[in-house]
Amino acid sequence: MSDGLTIHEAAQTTGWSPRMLRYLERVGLVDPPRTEAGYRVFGPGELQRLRTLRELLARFECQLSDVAFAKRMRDDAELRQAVGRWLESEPRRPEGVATDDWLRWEQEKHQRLLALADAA
Amino acid sequence: MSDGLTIHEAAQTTGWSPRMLRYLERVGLVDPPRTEAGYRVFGPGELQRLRTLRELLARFECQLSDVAFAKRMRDDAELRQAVGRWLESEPRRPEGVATDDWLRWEQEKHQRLLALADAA
DNA sequence: GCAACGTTAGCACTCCCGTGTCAAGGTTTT
DNA sequence: AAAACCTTGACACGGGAGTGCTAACGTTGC
Repeated sequence: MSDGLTIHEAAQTTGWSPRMLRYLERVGLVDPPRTEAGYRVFGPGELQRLRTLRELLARFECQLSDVAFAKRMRDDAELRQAVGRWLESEPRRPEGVATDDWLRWEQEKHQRLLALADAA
Repeated sequence: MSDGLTIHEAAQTTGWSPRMLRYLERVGLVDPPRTEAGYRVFGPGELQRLRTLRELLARFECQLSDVAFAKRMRDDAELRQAVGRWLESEPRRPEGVATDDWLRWEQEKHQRLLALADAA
């Protein structure tokens, strides 16, 4: 069947179940091409991506919905900006904070925002 | 009681229930200061923030956990980078894509990543 | 000092996510 | 043509998120 694994084979080598591979497609995290007959075909790239995703979730103890949301943010500028603005709207620092600490905080704001982009 | 609203008053003017205001604190999305006796005090900033949060969730149909995750990403560089790398690892473009389209895609990658930072 | 409000802790309910499994039907292989 | 795959769709279940309510106890205002 040309090159690329079938869903059970892909499940085998990635550690996901076939069921989950379909689910991951459903929530938009992967999108394997299909054969004429509609069979999913998992290429090497997709396989690597699937393994990496497992590591990601395990290492940072997060959910599929979290990664899906990160993707939404990457693709939707309006959403990204709205969330970013909200996160930066934290009100009055703790009482004990000295003014120059506050200034440093303000100065680092831009830095923190830029940091959102430092993915490879 | 100095300046700032009590939890029921805050609930009134923000549209959240008192229960949810406590819950929002629990998941780290707000952090109202306390009186000596331990009563939460909601200042104008916190109130605005709470209203904005409702709008955000409604407008983009997302969950508290999504916003919480965005915050985690903002604060944890390692997480942010790992997610970013994964999102950029999408394998083979659709078959029909011409080479110069692919090139444009690659060139826009940096742009897309930078875009993550354009919040206010 | 009592009424009205705050605190935390806990029970309980609904809804959705992640997951398995099975059914009915099409495809590929031998 | 039968065996061994694939597809979608549905029922089902455990666990966690989001939410209300009550209990037990401390604080504030009149």
